[in-house]
Amino acid sequence: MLELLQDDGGVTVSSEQLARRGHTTAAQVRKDLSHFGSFGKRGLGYGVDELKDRLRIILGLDRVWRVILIGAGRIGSALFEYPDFKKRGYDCVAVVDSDPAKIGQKWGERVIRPAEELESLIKELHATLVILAVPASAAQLVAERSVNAGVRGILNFAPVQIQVPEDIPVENVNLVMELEALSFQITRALTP
Amino acid sequence: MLELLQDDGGVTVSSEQLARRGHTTAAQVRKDLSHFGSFGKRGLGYGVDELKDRLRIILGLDRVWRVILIGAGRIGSALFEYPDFKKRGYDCVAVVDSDPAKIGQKWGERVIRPAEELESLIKELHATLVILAVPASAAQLVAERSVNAGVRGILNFAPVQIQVPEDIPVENVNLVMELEALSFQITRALTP
DNA sequence: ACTTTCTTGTGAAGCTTTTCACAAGCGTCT
DNA sequence: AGACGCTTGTGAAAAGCTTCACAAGAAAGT
Repeated sequence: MLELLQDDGGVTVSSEQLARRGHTTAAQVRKDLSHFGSFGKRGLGYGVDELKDRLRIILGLDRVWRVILIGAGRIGSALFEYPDFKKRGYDCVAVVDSDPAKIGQKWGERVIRPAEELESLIKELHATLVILAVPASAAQLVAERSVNAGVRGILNFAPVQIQVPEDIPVENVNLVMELEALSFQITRALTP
Repeated sequence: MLELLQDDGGVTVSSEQLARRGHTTAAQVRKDLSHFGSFGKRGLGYGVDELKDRLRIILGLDRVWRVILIGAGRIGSALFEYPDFKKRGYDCVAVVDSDPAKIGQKWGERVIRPAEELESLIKELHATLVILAVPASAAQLVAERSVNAGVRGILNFAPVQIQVPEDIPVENVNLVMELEALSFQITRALTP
């Protein structure tokens, strides 16, 4: 949002404006930001540039995060080509897959590596994050191997809850479940 | 989870078991289910088959939902090929795109239709949901057109908050934001 | 038939999040 | 310099969510 405001030449923005764009309330915006400090100017609002820079630091986006993509299927390919990815400071340093037909293929500058090399790649390339784009049946094992090799966070596209030590954050993206959430809300509105 | 339990031959399951698999607590599972009724048997747990069927009805999954995919890019393609999709009762009845080079291409049994036909396709095919897999700049307009043509829910992959009437549910999937959530949690753990 | 062992469903307590409401601060205009 | 219009930051109140803890019910063994 702040980047869009920058492009539009906005210099300051109020909590009210941010709330309207973000589907929330002004008080919520102010309270949330206040947890991390005091970024605004009374009577004026927040400086767009300043707020963006400060949030980047809070979110840990002031460095490049090295990511390994596990699974070179459809979802993996969509992610790999996603342009915002690199732009936002995520560098996909390797792609691995277990399918011999895929190993050795070139994706941009990267060559798909065999799944056995996962641990050594994580260590050698100092990868901090992995993206799990593998079938549900393989997810738990691959997650464990990644954590044991030193990965610090997991973005999981497999439709299972993976079990890892609790100091390793996991974010889940489950496409079918998102659709089911819509189905539920529509159904509920029809039968109150 | 219940389907996995079925495959493993499980007949009943306790709130405690569900909680462990789902990263939550037994009390939470029971309280959540109790909002919709009383499905379990004291001393025994929940019948796997029965609970699954009841949840399917609550979630509105006891019918086929007709979906139109808007945007035939990488993400659209990954979604279209996603096998669980149809299996879970979501039928992709049309694919549209605005790129003349893509229009007319065949994806499985579907032919990519021009974006101008969006409204007529929604009406003729009685689509209830749309999946928005278009660039951020196009998302708002396409969302409005879809809602005006009668769509009841939106799954939005564009990295913007779209504004639609509040009785139309929107679920957002933002891949970069998921990675940023991981970055934040890792950063926060390092600097307490 | 009675006891034991489980596990649900649920008020009540405890905790967290959101909203309210307003003093304090900043810039502008007269 | 003083009054005015805005908007932040924040205690306090309200609302919402999670956990606790236990009565009540169901099966299995004695």
